[in-house]
Amino acid sequence: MIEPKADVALAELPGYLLRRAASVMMTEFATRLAPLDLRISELTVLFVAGSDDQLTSSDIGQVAGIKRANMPKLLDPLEQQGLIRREPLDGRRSAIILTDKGQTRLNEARKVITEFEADLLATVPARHRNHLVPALDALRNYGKG
Amino acid sequence: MIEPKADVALAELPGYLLRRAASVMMTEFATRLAPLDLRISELTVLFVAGSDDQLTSSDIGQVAGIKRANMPKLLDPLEQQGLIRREPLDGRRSAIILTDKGQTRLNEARKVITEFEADLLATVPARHRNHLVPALDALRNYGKG
DNA sequence: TATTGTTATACTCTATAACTATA
DNA sequence: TATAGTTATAGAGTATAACAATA
Repeated sequence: MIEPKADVALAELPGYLLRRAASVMMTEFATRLAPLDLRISELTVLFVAGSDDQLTSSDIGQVAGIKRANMPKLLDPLEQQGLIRREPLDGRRSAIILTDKGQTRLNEARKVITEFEADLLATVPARHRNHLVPALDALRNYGKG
Repeated sequence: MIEPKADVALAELPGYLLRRAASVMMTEFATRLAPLDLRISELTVLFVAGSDDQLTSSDIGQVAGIKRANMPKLLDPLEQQGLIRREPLDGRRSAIILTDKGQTRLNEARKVITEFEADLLATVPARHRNHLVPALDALRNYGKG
């Protein structure tokens, strides 16, 4: 086992810790999501699409922080699986609508989310727990202030 | 501008916020690092290597959370740039040692790190600030408990 | 027999540029 | 003329499997 002063130094850098924590979290979450045949980014799209049946691809991307050029690669497999459908709003835009199958899948995913988020929060010592969401929320808007 | 309830819901999920915050942070940090011709993962390697001149490739990977199979792709460009050198310890292992040029580059990077981390922390409201590092530190060890 | 370094490969997420067709 | 959707492409990080050389 290695016990270098370097790790101590790295462990003091919020940016480094943020990166590592996110990496660990995503690996675990992706594993839990795998049985539902959903990747994290696909679930994000499904999640947002499920909140409003009038959202276009660009709308969803804007909400989820996904560039619209990356949306087709997420939407196409979801459509092929029959989880969403594209409903034309005019000759150019389409609403992304969850099918019944998509709703069911999202409901299943919500269970995974709920349990995972609870486990995640439980990992944080109680005295720091309530500070996590507001701190991350501030960081996520870094540079948009 | 879109103001959906979906964003509210997403914004309540610590896992989602963690992912977004890390993504925003890494984009900004990578931008600040670009003038030094270093990627984030390369700097991490340089940072760890600079803390101990007896560390092997595997050691550095272990400390930095990088699989050893991914180390050559990081070390080779650093060696080609003359920032590190491989010094054989035995017929199999090599110590990863910073060259003078590597030390200089790391020192330059440390300035960027210091300023960036300060800016990052300043983004977090004061009442939550001191909770960020311990919370992230706990999350980073998620699943290793 | 186990470990180190390496190669090959693939997947996920993210990014930019440019095209098309429509508004 | 500007916008929505798309295509193509690339980069960065991370993962597994397997191999040769060495411990």
